[in-house]
Amino acid sequence: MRKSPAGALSRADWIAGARKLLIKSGIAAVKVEPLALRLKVTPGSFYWHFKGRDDLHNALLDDWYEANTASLHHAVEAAGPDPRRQYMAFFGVWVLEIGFDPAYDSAIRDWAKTSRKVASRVQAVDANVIALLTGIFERFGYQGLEAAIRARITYYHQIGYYALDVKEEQDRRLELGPYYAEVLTGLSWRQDYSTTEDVRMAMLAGQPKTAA
Amino acid sequence: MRKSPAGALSRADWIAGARKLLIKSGIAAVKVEPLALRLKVTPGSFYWHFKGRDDLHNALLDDWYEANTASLHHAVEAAGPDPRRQYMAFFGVWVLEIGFDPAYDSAIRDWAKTSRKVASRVQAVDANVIALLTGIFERFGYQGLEAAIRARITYYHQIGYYALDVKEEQDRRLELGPYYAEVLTGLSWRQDYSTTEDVRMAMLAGQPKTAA
DNA sequence: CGCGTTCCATAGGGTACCCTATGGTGAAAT
DNA sequence: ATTTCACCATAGGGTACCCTATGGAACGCG
Repeated sequence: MRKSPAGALSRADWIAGARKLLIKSGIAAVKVEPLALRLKVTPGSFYWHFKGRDDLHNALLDDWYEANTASLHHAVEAAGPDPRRQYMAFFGVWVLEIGFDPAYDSAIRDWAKTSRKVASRVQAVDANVIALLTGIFERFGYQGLEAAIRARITYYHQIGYYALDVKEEQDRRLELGPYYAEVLTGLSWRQDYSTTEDVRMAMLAGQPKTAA
Repeated sequence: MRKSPAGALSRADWIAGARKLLIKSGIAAVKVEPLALRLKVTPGSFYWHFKGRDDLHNALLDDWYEANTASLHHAVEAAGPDPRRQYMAFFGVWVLEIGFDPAYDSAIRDWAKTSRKVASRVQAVDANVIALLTGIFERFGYQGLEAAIRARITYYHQIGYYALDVKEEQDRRLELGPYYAEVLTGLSWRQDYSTTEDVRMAMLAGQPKTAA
């Protein structure tokens, strides 16, 4: 295992460049010649790191899976058994964007529309997250279908929010947080979380230590 | 104004073909040579109907705007002043897919991610529909921010539902309708709409006459 | 130093696509 | 019947991209 030459590109560098291209212009724009141009090397170099375009696409999908799916599970685990803390930790990942890139997520979902393989991969992740949410609502006291419905509204709502590419300040989202929470959980939140700082602290409290 | 030769393609035929391609494979796949191949003519023909690829893309956007945005407004208007009827009419368009194609809508939104022009067009439509929903929730008795929040959850949730490309039978959606309605409106629905047929009738009741 | 490994450059064949130019065909108008 | 118009075919130049083949520079190792 020799060391790489200084200033040399790694496979990860190519994937990072591909991710930027994917987010900005969609999977169809993730092409090797434009990508090589961005990285200031020639296309010939690409084929040392990857077998071909498909190989890069697969690597991208793995990268997304690692980067964007673990955050939600970790946050909920770190929040302890209280569903209020779990709920806040969950939304903290989305709102504070800790280890989670909405644009990346959204771009992958667009890609899934034109690729069976990507679609099944994404659907598995979705089912997983909805199950996680359903558990939280069950701990709030909702049973069976009602917990599932609330989980789905919560999840679909957030995916739609990203799909519409809503531009909102983080403070505004923190401010609206308790309003959303009251509708989604059917419980009272606005008294306990009356300032944006209350909300932010509650979201951060549920995050794993690394984010502190 | 001479008549077209029999069996000849019109501009609308090209747009219809482009729509199918867009839905199936995204805007990047709406190319003139593959499209001509599908329509069993040569690319030369395309350039009689359109100035170029951009011209076709603009025509596509206009087509979506006409086809997919009017339905919601019409349904609510036809439902009369009762917010319950309005709500049901609104969901009727989405669930029964009357004059509304979710896949088309979703594909346009994907396109909006890579095009400023399309994005601003879509955002205007979204703001419009959210305003329509906010009015319904205000007539339910919610005021100011709370009506707006409920409208947004309702709308984002549905967009997310389409973005995730959830596969569900229409009967299942009708069955779940009252459950969603209770969370979204904070009111009781399940007693009045206990069967899928109750829901379907309520949704159809709000549709303009042409759908009956 | 000489050698192998790693990464990149150069060169080029093949394909897909955009668009133009020009000519052809059938139906409608005169 | 001839002309005119609407629509399409043919041919081809130009560009972007995919991928292969091969050589070369930098670096670590014996």
